[in-house]
Amino acid sequence: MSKNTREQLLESARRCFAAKGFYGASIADIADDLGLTKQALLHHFGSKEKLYGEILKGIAESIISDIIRTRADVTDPLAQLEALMTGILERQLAHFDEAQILMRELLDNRARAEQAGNWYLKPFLQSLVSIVRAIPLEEDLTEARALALVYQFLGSINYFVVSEPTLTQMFGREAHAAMRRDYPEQLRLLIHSRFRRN
Amino acid sequence: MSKNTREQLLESARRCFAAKGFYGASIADIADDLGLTKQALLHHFGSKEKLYGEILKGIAESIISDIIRTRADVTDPLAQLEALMTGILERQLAHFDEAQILMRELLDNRARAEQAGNWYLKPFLQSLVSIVRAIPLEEDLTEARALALVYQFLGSINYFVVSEPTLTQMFGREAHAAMRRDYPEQLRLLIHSRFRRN
DNA sequence: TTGTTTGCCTACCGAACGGTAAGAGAATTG
DNA sequence: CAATTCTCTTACCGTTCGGTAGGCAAACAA
Repeated sequence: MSKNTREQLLESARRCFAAKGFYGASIADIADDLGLTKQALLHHFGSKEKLYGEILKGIAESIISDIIRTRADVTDPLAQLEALMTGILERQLAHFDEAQILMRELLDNRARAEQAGNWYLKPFLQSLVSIVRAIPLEEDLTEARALALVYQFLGSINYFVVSEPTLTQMFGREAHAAMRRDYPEQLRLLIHSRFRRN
Repeated sequence: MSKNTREQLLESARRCFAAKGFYGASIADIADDLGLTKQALLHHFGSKEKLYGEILKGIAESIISDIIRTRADVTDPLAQLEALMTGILERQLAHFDEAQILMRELLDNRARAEQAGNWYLKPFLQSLVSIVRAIPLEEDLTEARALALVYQFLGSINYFVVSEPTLTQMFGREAHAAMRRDYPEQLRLLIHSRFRRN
């Protein structure tokens, strides 16, 4: 069953979806990237939606397993949040294609994904929300306010990541390095400034 | 020359581009929103790209005039940055369609825009970068690091804004209210935690 | 009144999209 | 060796896209 071709197709797909988004990348583009025809791709995955779903599912499951591991290792919710966010940052820098796919999904594709039964990111968001809400404060955060904060943290990381091609082109690899150098501390400050116990 | 129809078309276009993005919204969608045919739209604007460019140009110019005004009113660079960022936040909440268009543009469409001669957002980003670099620090920030910070601030605001339909659907208008209530203070903390004089 | 411009229409075009049908060729299996 | 399965092909389909051509009615100008 040529596991190899399938895996290579997934890799090409990740690259194309990351660069051009779900609508911008055609299945012909993706197959072409491997020197195949789009029909070969459809033979392996059935449809564009299923191919994309498989990629997204892989990303989501991998992140969620990170979350589960962190929640087992660290008990304090504030420390959990900090560990998860810096972990996500590192992950985004290490797997750039996946990072772009993930962020586009959060921003753009939710409607499409949901109607196709592909909204794999919901558990991921909900985990983060429940961690935020577990942080002891004078007043309990509503779910909406907690999710707003989660989006702020994610945005603080990911807006740069998704836009990084812009920055890389403007200033070369220095921009990437700057992020790696400056962001962990920034992120820590952002989280703690919100949740500092009074 | 029916200035009215043109303006109404621009409004429909803003709504559609905001909801579905440049590629997702067809000119037929937009014209349909006003009960016209796509040929009527093309008669007024020549091409989809020109229509989109006109919208984007309007947004960019409006923001840049905000920046110029703020730089004239406020002298301290740190105060300028804070004023601009909270101003952008208010603006994004007040003009939701424009907010989504702006953010998609920063994230997604730069390649297309640049090749079409439509990269209207560059002056906007460069203004913010120069303000950040004007803030006195022990070590001068490189342009790349300054831009990374600008993206972080924008991301912190806008990631939520663009995702707000998701949140609104999940929790109703409370999510929007939460942002208006929590974010200005958050943003101030984020900026000052980075630039606090030692 | 007559000629021109404006605003919008119907009809159409070529290209690209996701997806289907049917079969060739190689590998696998009895 | 014969039968089957797997992988990938060429050929095609219906739809939708942005854009063009040409015309028609109303408003305006002389």
